[in-house]
Amino acid sequence: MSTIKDIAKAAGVSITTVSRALNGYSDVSIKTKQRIHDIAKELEYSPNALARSLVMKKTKTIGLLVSGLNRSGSKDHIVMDVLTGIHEYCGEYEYDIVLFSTSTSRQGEKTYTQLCRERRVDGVIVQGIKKDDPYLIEILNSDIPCVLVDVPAEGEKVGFVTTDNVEGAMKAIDHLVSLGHDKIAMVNGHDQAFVSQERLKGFKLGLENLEKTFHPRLVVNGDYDEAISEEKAFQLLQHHPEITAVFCASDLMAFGVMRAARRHGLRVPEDLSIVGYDDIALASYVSPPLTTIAQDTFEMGYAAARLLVGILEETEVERICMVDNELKIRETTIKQAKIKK
Amino acid sequence: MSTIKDIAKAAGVSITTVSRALNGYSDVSIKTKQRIHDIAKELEYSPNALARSLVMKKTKTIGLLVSGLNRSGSKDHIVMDVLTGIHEYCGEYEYDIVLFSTSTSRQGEKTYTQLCRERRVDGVIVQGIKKDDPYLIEILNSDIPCVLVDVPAEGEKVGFVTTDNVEGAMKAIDHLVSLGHDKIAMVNGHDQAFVSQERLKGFKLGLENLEKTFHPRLVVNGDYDEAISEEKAFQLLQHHPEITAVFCASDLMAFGVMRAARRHGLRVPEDLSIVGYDDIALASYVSPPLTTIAQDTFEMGYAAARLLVGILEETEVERICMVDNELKIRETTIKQAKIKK
DNA sequence: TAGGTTTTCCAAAACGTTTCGGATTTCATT
DNA sequence: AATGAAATCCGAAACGTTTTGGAAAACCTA
Repeated sequence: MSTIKDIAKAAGVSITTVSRALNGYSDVSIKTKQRIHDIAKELEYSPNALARSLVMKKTKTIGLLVSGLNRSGSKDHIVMDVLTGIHEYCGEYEYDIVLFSTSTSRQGEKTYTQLCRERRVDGVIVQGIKKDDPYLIEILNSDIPCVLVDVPAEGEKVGFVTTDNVEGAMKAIDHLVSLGHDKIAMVNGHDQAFVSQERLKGFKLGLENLEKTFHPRLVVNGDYDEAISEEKAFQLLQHHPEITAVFCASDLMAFGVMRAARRHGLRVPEDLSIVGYDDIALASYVSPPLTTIAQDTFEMGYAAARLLVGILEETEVERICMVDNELKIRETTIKQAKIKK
Repeated sequence: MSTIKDIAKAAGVSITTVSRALNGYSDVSIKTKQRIHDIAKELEYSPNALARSLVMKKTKTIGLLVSGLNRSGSKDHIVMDVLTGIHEYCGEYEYDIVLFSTSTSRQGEKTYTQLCRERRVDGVIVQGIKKDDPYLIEILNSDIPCVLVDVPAEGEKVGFVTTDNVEGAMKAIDHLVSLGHDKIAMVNGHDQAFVSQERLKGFKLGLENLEKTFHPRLVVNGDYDEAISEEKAFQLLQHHPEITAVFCASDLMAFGVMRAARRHGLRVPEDLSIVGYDDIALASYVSPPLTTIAQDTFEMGYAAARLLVGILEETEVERICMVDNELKIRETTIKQAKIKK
């Protein structure tokens, strides 16, 4: 593999000149610049990013830390979409992405900070981490610039991107109430997720705004798991037959609720309206297709990358980025006609 | 950020000794080795992978080149699963992954080889590339070790991992024929995919083995697209009402066929049996749940990484890796009872 | 032509490691 | 006490860049 030195020798100039020529500095004559470029092409030269990074103390690399990447895999493609968004931005701005994960069984048991520092990533994007993950503290304590997705944290060099989950939940509640629903339950995720809290807040606020009363009894946690949600919803429906609609903090959990309803002999949406959250691909394929709050996950990734690069290059002062969400009305919600029970 | 030099100074030894102590060489006494380790911890030292790679001429990094990562996104999670598998293996063997893509709109218009050479990745895993992609030639011509998924190519430093698509297709046909189906159509992908050819081969072979005749007329290409498949299948069913079953080269296309059947007023599976390929998450959620050939995509990724690392470290001589597939019988296939038409 | 500017170039240091070849010390053996 | 072997250490070069601070050459201007 040819180096800058080879070019220098071939062109009969110094290493410095080659470097400056290749990097487009103005203090080298057009003639030699051209000659150097020609020779570089001839020699199939590609610059060694390692050497460059070593002296520049910048790698043009960002780390992507996604929590819990493992075989069991997710039925949703949220992680993938966010990644795609990040990748898109990075492609445009010449950053590279290196993948980390908290779940790897590295024998070395390296900490997150070590991982990042060894590879000398310029910054990190963190996705899918829970509020109580020990890594999170480490991340925030380290001086590595970072942006979190869906975890609120601000600082000199840290920001986050999220959607307005309060508003999202309120959109769902507005929709249900406008259809005449009154006894609305909620299947939330778990307390370790920021978005859960926000969605619950929106649920509460939405009810209160419309002068409905909020019943804590009608809220259960499904842990973002389909099976658990099914069970929890099954019990909930058993104890509270007055429920006519349920708002779920994720689509997957909504599927669980649909199953539970079916076990109770309830038809969706005639007997029970359901709205999910996320709008994963599955949502529009199941039957009936799921009404849900759609998040632009690609955009979230794109925005996260933009924010991080902004922090790195000190062109951005804002530390929070909100991306839109949208209510997608499909077929699991319908006008509440007859009074139940 | 502290360096090996700082440690040397603090410990009163040479740089060499620190390096060798930290790397566990035997020519440094236990006592100083211990002291050096203590100081390293104290100083929160992390080795600079850039510097190390520069001198060692190895980065312990593999590039992941996935074709067509973009917003439109895939409804399947195959890419993600493969990535997860790769990531799992790399986590175990201390390799890092850097993400490339052929679809990025880099203004620099760097070629694939340049990308890899600049970052000095040790090898590359390529996924989702079509047979006629210009990148493919470049990849194979370059001297960068690489393993392809689902594209056959062998060489000194190149291998591939795939499933037995001929066998997979045959399993599908066996299943359909054993249910009494006779007039079986196929919706294939496109000619630029290796797997399409193989699945077609299996389709043909499966029929011939069971002494059924193969009708080229009953094969159409759906381009791995749901809408296109729907259209093609619609026409096919129109011209050939004798068809009682269709084998699809992907689940997504199978969904298209299901839609087409519905438009013709055909019930699935009573009037038309359908089998897909891939077993994406959607497959078990649609109704009726799709019978399909399942591929262990996680394992494919894992195997790809293992193969590549094997090539890199010269511990592996095999250049092909086959992973299993499996027929998942669900509810879109049923015994062919009455004679149609 | 003398002085000053501008253009074009370069030597050397720096980035943080690994490794080669040898030097020094310690220890056991006779 | 002398010898040889083993254990422990180190200096310096190398990896391929960027950058600093000038030097040399070319060009103007009066």
